[in-house]
Amino acid sequence: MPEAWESDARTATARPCGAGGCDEKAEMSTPPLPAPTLRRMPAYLRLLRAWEAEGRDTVSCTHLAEALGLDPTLIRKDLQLAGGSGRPKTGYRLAELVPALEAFLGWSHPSEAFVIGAGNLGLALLHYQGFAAHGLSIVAAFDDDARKVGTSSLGKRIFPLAKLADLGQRMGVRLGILCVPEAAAQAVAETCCAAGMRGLWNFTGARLQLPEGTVVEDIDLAQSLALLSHRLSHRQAPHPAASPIGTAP
Amino acid sequence: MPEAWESDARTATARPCGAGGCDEKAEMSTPPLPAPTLRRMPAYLRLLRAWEAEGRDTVSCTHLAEALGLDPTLIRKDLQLAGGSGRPKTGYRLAELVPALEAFLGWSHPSEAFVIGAGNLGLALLHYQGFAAHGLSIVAAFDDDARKVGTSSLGKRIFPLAKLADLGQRMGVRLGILCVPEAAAQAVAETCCAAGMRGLWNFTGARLQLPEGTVVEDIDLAQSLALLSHRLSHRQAPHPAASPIGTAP
DNA sequence: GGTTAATCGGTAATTAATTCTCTATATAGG
DNA sequence: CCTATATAGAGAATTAATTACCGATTAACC
Ligand SMILES: NC(=O)c1ccc[n+]([C@@H]2O[C@H](COP(=O)([O-])OP(=O)(O)OC[C@H]3O[C@@H](n4cnc5c(N)ncnc54)[C@H](O)[C@@H]3O)[C@@H](O)[C@H]2O)c1
Ligand SMILES: NC(=O)c1ccc[n+]([C@@H]2O[C@H](COP(=O)([O-])OP(=O)(O)OC[C@H]3O[C@@H](n4cnc5c(N)ncnc54)[C@H](O)[C@@H]3O)[C@@H](O)[C@H]2O)c1
Repeated sequence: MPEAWESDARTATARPCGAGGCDEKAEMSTPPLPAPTLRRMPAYLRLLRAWEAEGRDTVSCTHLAEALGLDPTLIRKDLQLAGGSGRPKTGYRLAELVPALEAFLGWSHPSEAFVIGAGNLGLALLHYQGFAAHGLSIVAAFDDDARKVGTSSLGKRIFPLAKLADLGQRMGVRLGILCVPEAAAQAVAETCCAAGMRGLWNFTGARLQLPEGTVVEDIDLAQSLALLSHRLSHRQAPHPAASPIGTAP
Repeated sequence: MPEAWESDARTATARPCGAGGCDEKAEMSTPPLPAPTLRRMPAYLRLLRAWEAEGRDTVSCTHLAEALGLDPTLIRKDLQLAGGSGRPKTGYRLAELVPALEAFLGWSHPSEAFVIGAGNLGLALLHYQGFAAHGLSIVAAFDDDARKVGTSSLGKRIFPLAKLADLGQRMGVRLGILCVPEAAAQAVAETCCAAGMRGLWNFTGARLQLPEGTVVEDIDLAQSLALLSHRLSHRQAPHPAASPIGTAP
């Protein structure tokens, strides 16, 4: 019964501060909440939404745990950190838990984002319909290749890179999705920051060095591939525990 | 100086067995080596290759640690697990460390893979030139939409899904890259297994249930997005430690 | 209404992962 | 040839994360 909960990403910021349960008590430096917890959230939310759509109105950690192949206690702790609250015997009310998780993740209303680099990957992301469910709305793409520019494909527009700063500031877009070649990544990232963006989703392999306060999340397929190919060639289990069940993320 | 080393993926298998240092001692159930270690490997390898290309012939953990913003002892342990061996004062010989890491990851000679689902994402992966450096060679794509089939774009062919089993077995392809809609994922995954594939790189959000021994690696953008958007909306640091430097993955 | 069964919420124990400390060694410089 | 030094390597200590445990609470059932 194998399963693990790991992830190909690096997040970086500067100012520790209010966490999930950052309530009134105004405690200095709330403990930065564990990344593994955050990574499990989408799986919970996904399942909860599906069950809510089916008409259920409460759910227990036990049910979630069974469906996801995780430990119930782990889920309970996660939901607590996310601000959820349940009642004995019945569990959590979906009608309050789902919005709580969405708010916790910042998915209550979609963030607008720009894609930078309208190549293979950039266009795939630009055209992907599934981000709406994850609080993301890609509003435009940018590229420095004149041949890519202007092409309005599937209703999304591709602008010249030079317009990034202007449009970014005018539209108040705070999230940039980097899909440029790796060599250009650092420079483009700096442009994004200068344009007022506070978060970068970095699909290039580059390690970015940016001003404090900028949140960077790297998607590194090489990391994932390392696990896959190592285990494929060594025929090895990841953990002596856990199991893949249910649906999720 | 923030940085973290986490990742959006789940790996699953069945038979624990020989790990990296699975040498002669034939110990029952070698400890399955830590996923975090595996995930750091590509970063090491990348940097080592670059330095080797620059003409360096030895490297120390200290150098790597500086370039990557990690702890030197951590790197030392990782390299040990990967089968590397160094010498005091000089460090590791690139000429032996690089091949050792490649062998460890199973990247010594490329694995052939099929992409299933020639949509936005599937085609982006199919056309990506960068996988060669990571021991991966995508040789063809499959789709059940007749309009996608046959199109030989950039020299890669797209076959009807029905040919998957036949071609997979004839070519001995052991790796499948799932880029179909989530609803189709489980069925397609089973087809892949039936076609003799032992590893699946799963880009759909689905949680797959497959026969023991199949290695599954999930790429779940929602997980990564959760970290990004939560931290963006709560302006929070991931750890009170670490820093992004160097180049990597 | 009392009883039972299921669940949350908090605390403690376990386990995994990272960081620290120390020793031995091989190399470079004198 | 000898010394000073940077480094690997092994193990201990720390830290983070997961899992186990225990009481309190609430709904359902008799
Ligand atoms: N395609 C994949 O499957 C895949 C997989 C893993 C990682 N990546 C990474 O994603 C990035 C993009 O990959 P891709 O396959 O889409 O490459 P691509 O070459 O298809 O696209 C890159 C795009 O960026 C544009 N560009 C180049 N320099 C630019 C600049 N300075 N400013 C703005 N735009 C610029 C190019 O015109 C091009 O349209 C790369 O870093 C790659 O390593 C891609
Ligand atoms: N595109 C992205 O940026 C992105 C991002 C995150 C996740 N994903 C996931 O990747 C998967 C593919 O996304 P996409 O944007 O490429 O979708 P898409 O609709 O563009 O492509 C899906 C392709 O799969 C084919 N297909 C459908 N059913 C099939 C079946 N049973 N057998 C074989 N082929 C079949 C379709 O014909 C289509 O060509 C989805 O699960 C999606 O959630 C995509």
